[in-house]
Amino acid sequence: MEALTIHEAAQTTGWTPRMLRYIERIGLIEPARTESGYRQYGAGELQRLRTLRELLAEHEIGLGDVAFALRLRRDEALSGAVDSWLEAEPQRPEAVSADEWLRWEQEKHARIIAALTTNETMETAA
Amino acid sequence: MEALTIHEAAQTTGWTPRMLRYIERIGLIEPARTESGYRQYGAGELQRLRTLRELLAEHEIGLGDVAFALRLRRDEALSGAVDSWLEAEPQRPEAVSADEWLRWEQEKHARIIAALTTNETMETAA
DNA sequence: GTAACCTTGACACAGCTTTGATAAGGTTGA
DNA sequence: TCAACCTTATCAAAGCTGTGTCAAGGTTAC
Repeated sequence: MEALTIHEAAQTTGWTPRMLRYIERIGLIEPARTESGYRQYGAGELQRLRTLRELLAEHEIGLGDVAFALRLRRDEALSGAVDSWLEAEPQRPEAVSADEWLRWEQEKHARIIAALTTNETMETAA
Repeated sequence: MEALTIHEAAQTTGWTPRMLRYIERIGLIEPARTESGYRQYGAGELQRLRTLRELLAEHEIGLGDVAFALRLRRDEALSGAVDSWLEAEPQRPEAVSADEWLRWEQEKHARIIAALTTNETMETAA
């Protein structure tokens, strides 16, 4: 059974061997090893390495972000805690109609503009 | 009215005014403003600032991580892309049937040559 | 009317992340 | 055997994060 070595995998995916080791270290792609410890990249891993590049480029995110998303997915307590913190967005009329949301956004903008253009335009906006 | 200024909010939550502005800048907590632009921290925001501290401490994550989780939650395309990347289990050589693997082996050399001579990414006939 | 706040913006700095380079040593295959 | 790989570990540099501090100017409250 053969697979690509780290150098070959790097060449076919556009990463460097250094980065392949880094990607493994942060838990994103962990190739199998030979008995003597050589990394073996199979077809699936090569595909994932390529799509990983696209993912980063298309959404302007970093490897660390993907690693955090992985951690979120694996650590149920963490994702629950983060989710419940994010859930509690204050002051915002959540779960309301779209036009109410829009009105809220407009008022927020008005507040900011009022702040920027030196007052007396709006009164409390409530 | 029971809205605190940034200094007061900092004191009751354990953050510094500087950090409150930073937390706002990365989109985590955006307090209302007075007409003249002063930040107003209400009871809900104070609570969120306190629980934010706990969240970071208990799970050893950073503000940037929470900001990314927020971005994931707001950007449906991003979270879909990240999720589907994470979803794809790496199909190792072991998981590929024998004749598929043989075909893979036969094409291996051509793949490497192609990757070296053109910068195009090859599509794998998955 | 002035002290004590607030605003944004900028400079700065430690520490972490990302990436490369290099070293010392093991494995492979012609 | 020997070239050309591979491994881990370490040093290094560029860039980003988190945080302090200060400046220039507007607002509030006594």
